Amino acid sequence: MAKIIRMKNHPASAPALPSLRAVPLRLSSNGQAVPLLDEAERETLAGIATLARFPRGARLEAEGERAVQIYNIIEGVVKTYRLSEDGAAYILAFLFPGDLVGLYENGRYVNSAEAVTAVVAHRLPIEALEQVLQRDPALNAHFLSKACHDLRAAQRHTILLAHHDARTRVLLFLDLIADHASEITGSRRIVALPMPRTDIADYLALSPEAVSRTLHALEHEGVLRFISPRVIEFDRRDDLPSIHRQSG
Amino acid sequence: MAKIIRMKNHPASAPALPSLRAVPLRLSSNGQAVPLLDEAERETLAGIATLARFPRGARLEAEGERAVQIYNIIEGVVKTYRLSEDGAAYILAFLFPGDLVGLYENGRYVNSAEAVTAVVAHRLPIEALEQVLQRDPALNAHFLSKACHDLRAAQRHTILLAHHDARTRVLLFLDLIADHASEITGSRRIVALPMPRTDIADYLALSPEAVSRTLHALEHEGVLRFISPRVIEFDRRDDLPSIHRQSG
DNA sequence: TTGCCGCCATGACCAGGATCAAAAATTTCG
DNA sequence: CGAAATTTTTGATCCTGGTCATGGCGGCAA
Repeated sequence: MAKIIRMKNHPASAPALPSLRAVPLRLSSNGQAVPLLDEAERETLAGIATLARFPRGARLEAEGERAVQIYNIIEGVVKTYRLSEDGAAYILAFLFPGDLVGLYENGRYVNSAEAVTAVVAHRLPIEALEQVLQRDPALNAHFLSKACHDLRAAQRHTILLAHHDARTRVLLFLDLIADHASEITGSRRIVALPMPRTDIADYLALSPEAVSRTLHALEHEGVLRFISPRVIEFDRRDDLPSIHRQSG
Repeated sequence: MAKIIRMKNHPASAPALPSLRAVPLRLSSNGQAVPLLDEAERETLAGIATLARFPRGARLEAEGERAVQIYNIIEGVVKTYRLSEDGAAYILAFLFPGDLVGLYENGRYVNSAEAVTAVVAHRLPIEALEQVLQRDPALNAHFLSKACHDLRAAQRHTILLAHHDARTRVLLFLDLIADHASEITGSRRIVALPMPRTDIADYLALSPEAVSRTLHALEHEGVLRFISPRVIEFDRRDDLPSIHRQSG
C-alpha cells in the first residue's frame, strides 16, 4: 500500500499504460469524461509506444514540422499554441493526462506544443498507429470520440474568449485547472497554477496585466484567496455560464 | 451538356452521393481540402442515407436533443450555434457541401443547426453509421480525418476572434465565404453573402453595427465594392494572417 | 549578505468596439 | 403597386481592457 502511494508520487518507477479520456459519444451514465480504452486496447497501444520524458519548458513539436509521432500524456501538463507573425503566442489548449498531442494535416504539425510542467508521455509513431487503427475498428472509434471531444472543447474555448468578459474567462479558467489539478483540504479547494501569468493571458486572450487585475479583483470579492501567486484557495462556483461545463 | 448545367442549377433532379471534404492528415499534393471518399465508400454511405431537404431557416437539430442522425450537406449553407442564457446566439461555424452536421456527446446534440439557405443533405442514422464504420476501417479513418479538419477549423476560429481586430475578422470572413460561394466575372470576384448581418456578427463576435461599419470602411479603402447589401465585389487579399489560410 | 533577473502587481491613459437611439434602404406580401 | 416588416446603416456616448511605465517581490548565484 505504501508502495502504491510511492508510485503515484514517483510515476517514473512504473509508467501507466496509454489512456484516452473523453466524454463518450454514446449515452453514458453521467456524461463526464471517462477513460475510453479497455485493458486490451491499452496494451495494443503500449505495443507500439515508447516512453518519453520532457522537462518543464521542453518543446514536444513545432508547427510546420514533419509529423512522425503523436504523444499520449501520462503525467504533467502540456500547452499547444500557434505563433503569430509578430511573435505573439496564441495558446489553444492546456492538455492533461489522457489527452493526445500532435494534431497534424498534410503530414505536418499544425501547432507547437511545450511542456508546462515536467511531462511523461507515450510516443506513438504515426505510421504504426495508423496500421493499428486499420486493424482495430473499436480503437479507431475511440480516437474518433477523442477528436470529437477535443472539437467540442475548442468550440467552448471559442465561445469563452469571444463572448465573455475578463472576469468570466478567469473564473472558467480556474474551473478548468481545478478539474485537473486541485487538492481538497477540508472544505477549501487549493488550486496550484502550473503556468505563469503570461500563459494564462495567452490562453484567455487577455494581457498579463488584466489577468493579474482580475485575479485580485476576485480576491477582493471574496471569490478566492491567494496563498502565493501560483497557489490559490478557490471554491468552485455554480453560477458560471452552462455553456462551459465539462472541458478538456 | 445543357442537361448537365440544368442539373447543376436544380440539384433536386439528381442528388449527389455523400461526400466528405477535408484536408487529409497524410502528406498530399497541395494541402488543400479535397473529397476524401472514393466511389465505393460514397455508395456505402448512400446505402444507409435518406435524402432530406430544408427550406431557409429550418432547424436541423437543437442542442440537448437526442442524437439519432447526422447530416452530410450536398447543397446549401448551414450554421451551427449555441444559445446563451440570455438568448444570444454564438455561431460556431458555417457549413458547406461536404461537411457534416450533428456533433453529439453523451447521446445528445451539442449545438443547434439551422439552414441559412435552402439545403439538401443526406441523413445518416447514427445507429447504422456506427455499424458501417465498424466494418469499414478506411471509412472510419476518413471520418477521423474530417473530425481533425473541423478541430483545426475551430482552432483557427478561436484565434481569429480572440486575437484579431474587427477589420481582419471581416476580411477573413469574406475570404471564407468567397472560398465556397463566389463567381468570378472577368477579373472581379462577386461574392454573395447568404446570411444577414446579425449572423455575420454572431459568427465574428461583433455587433451588427460594427460589421456594417467595417464593411463600409473597407469599401472606402477600395478593398471591396457593394453591389447590394448582400452582394459585393471583392478581390481576395494575400496580406492576411497566414494562421487562417484554409478553412472549413 | 547583496545584487541580479524574471515574474508579478499597480497606476494612468487611451482606443476599439459595444450600446443606445433613430433613420434609411430593401424585401415581403397583400 | 404600395404598405408593413425586416434588414441595414449612421451617429453619439460609454466602458472594458490594452498599452505603457513603474515598482515590488522572491529566488538564485557569488
